[in-house]
Amino acid sequence: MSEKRIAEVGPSDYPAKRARTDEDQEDIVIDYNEEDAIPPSPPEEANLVPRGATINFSALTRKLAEARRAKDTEPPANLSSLEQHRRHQDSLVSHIFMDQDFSWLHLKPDHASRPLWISPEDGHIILEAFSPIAEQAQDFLTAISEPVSRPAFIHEYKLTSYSLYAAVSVGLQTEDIIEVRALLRLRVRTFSRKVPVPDSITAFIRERTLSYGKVKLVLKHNKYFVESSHPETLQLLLKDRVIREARLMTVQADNSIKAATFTTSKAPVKGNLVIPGTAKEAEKKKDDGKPATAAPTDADLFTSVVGVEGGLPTLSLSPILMVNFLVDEIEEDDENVHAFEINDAKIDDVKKRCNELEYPMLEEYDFRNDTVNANLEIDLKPATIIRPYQETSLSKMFGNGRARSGIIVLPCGAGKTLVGITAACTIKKSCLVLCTSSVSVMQWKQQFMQWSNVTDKQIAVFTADEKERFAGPSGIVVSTYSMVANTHNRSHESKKMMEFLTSREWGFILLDEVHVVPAAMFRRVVTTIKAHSKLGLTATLVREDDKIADLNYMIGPKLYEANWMDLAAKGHIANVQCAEVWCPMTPEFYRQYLRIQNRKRMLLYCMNPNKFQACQFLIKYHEDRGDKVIVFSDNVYALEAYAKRLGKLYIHGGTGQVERMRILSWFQHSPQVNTIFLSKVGDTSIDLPEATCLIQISSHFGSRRQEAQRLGRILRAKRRNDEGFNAFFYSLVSKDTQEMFYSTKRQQFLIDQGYAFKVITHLDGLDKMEDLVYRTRDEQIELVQSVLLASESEADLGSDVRGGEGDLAGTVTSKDFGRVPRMPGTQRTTGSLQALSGGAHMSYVEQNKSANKKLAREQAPRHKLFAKREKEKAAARKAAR
DNA sequence: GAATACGCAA
DNA sequence: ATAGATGCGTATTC
Repeated sequence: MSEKRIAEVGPSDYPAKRARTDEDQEDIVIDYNEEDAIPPSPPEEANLVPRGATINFSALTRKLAEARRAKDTEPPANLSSLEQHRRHQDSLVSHIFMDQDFSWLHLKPDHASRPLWISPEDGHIILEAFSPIAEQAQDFLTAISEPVSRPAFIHEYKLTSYSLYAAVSVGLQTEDIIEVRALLRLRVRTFSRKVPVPDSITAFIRERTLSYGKVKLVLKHNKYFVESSHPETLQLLLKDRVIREARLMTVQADNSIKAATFTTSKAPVKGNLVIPGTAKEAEKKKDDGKPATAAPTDADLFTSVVGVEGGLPTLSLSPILMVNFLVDEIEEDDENVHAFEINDAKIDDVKKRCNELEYPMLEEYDFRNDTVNANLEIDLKPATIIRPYQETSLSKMFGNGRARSGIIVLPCGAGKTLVGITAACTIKKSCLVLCTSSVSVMQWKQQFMQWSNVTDKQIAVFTADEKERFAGPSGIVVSTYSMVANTHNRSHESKKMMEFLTSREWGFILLDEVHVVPAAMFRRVVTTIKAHSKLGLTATLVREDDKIADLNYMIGPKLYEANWMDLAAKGHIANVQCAEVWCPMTPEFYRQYLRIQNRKRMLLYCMNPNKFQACQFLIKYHEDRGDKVIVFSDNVYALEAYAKRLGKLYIHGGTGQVERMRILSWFQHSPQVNTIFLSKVGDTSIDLPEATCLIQISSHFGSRRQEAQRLGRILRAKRRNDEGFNAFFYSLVSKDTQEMFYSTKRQQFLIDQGYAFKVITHLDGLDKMEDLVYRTRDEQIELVQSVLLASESEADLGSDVRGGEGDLAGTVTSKDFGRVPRMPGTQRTTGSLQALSGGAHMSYVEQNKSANKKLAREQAPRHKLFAKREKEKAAARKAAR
């Protein structure tokens, strides 16, 4: 249909690129099989065939921008808003392909076994997840690239500097990555043999990995060394001022020539390492029946290219791990390492600087050859068997027989704790565990006792009210971040404990919930505690600020990230149905919403009677099904109001520890208590395996992490393995308010993980429900009054410094008008695959702007009390000035 | 000495 | 930029 279009776009765009890629065509052979059926396309057109077949993301963004510009001229159609945004979405989607419509080209005959599409321009890789070999491909892709979005059928990955850094630190070498990529490329769909698959990607990998993995940071005898097997690299680093100044010149007893420059020693030799908890017998069996002689299947192809047939160590884990072993053996055969010492106070700066110089330091701990630090007698209990993905993540960490520092990302409920414990049992040295709350401190200790054979004496707790110390030369300490990071306000006991912690050398430091801790706090922890290896654990490696990149150099690269959908499919976590329920605002509430100031609006859309009813209906519905329901509300006022009105128990920050426990145990054991309301307290570390349904009535702006964390509350549902079991996750959203915007933003993480949100605009049977709350208009008006009153006094309580404008009470100023269309103008669309799959039905465009204005113009009668308040406030402000 | 309340930090 | 929650330490109460 758009041949003409291609003819327009093609010539200006393509020839230059093509010339380049033809030249660059070098060592890697591609199977442009002669027998491939060549599409009988017109010759001129054939020259114009652009690049590989990829979705043009820049085209999408451009179209989005255009659509945004055009939106003002769009006539406010009188379709339902759902129908409208669907149409809008459709028009966007079809535009993506406008520039590059390859539908007239023929696919290769074997295209079904070629599940990958690679964009040569920006390093995006698209994987067809329904392909039979997708799982193998995924292993490689997650190792070398960053998963961007993994909805049901199509996955999107991206090659980035960081992902390559991670790949290198997991033991892959430049050539391996390129080779693997070459293999992948064999499977890339190409449309004609004339299409050159460009090598920009290869060049990118070369360039980026050249320097990666060459420098290591090691701790020896309580001193930090920058180590490398390439002395010239160290020389290069020392040219940098920051690094030079951090260097410590040590007086060498040995006055050989080498000692005058760098310390040199023999690189350690790798032996056999077996991670505890893995099914060893099964592995051996697997080794006997090597697949080498079998007919090459698709899966074998992946392993064969990296040469698995050479006799490998006893571990047979994922193909990636085998690569690691092989690579390390070749690499380390005959090399010496060189090192210089650096000031331990400056390691953070040095690390950062190295990162900037594109020489990121790897941190590895050769714990089996560490004779200085005492061993810790710890092992997993014999009955403990770890799950395959836990094994995989650990194999990334211990792939070369040493402990690499880095981050492991597993969804909540997938057994992060066990991964941490197994790691500790592998290293068998003194270990420090840091968590965010004192509750999880206790949980960690309890889990250690449950899964491993540590004794109570070996594991110590260090919090505000318990300051234990382990007996003997080695042990485990569990503490909180604030306990370790706080510098001032220390009690005597804490000071002594801190001395104990800082004076010794730790083999292993475990950082729980690594994403929530502020960067500054980490810095302090990392610099005050001397640890050989660090492992960060998290479920959601996203933050709304830009601090996530800092973790990369402070802890290490991301070693492994699980795919939530995979785990759900295999029954490790529950299947979840996600839905967003659109609740229209009642006229009274909407009028107030438009009138009132920005920050007080929240209460109005939380307390929307329609939402109230939806909530009541859903609770009833799920209780009748036998579900246990958790309702989340960030807003404590709304939480209380809902819970009281619906006659349910609730917990918030102010709820005492004792009462909390009582409510939670009721919820778990009593058939009378099937619903509880939780505030932010429930976001983390409250563990309720009974819960199977989750309703969200108000939430924190656009926090993707919170959304994911909340979903995590129901992922460990006990009943998850029942046939056809589903957990439910509802987000109640007041229509045509800011909430719509935030809600989409929040869902992004889950959508990227492959969850599809359904939009529910009508709850069937709600009207017929008995004793429905706030059914009459009078009740609703009463509610709106009390909400307004509450929002006033609430705002009064907090430090309201938003003053400055001396508006008269009851007037609606132009400023207020200006605010109204701003938020609704937002469009819920993203410039990526997410828009095409998971989030396709999520786009939201507010259409009734003129209606908004009209409503806002109407002055609502103000309560006398408010007028008085306002006057008082104005007076107070004047006085302050 | 345990439970509780308050201030402060990040 | 916002609100809510947490943790630590100290002071107070029974």
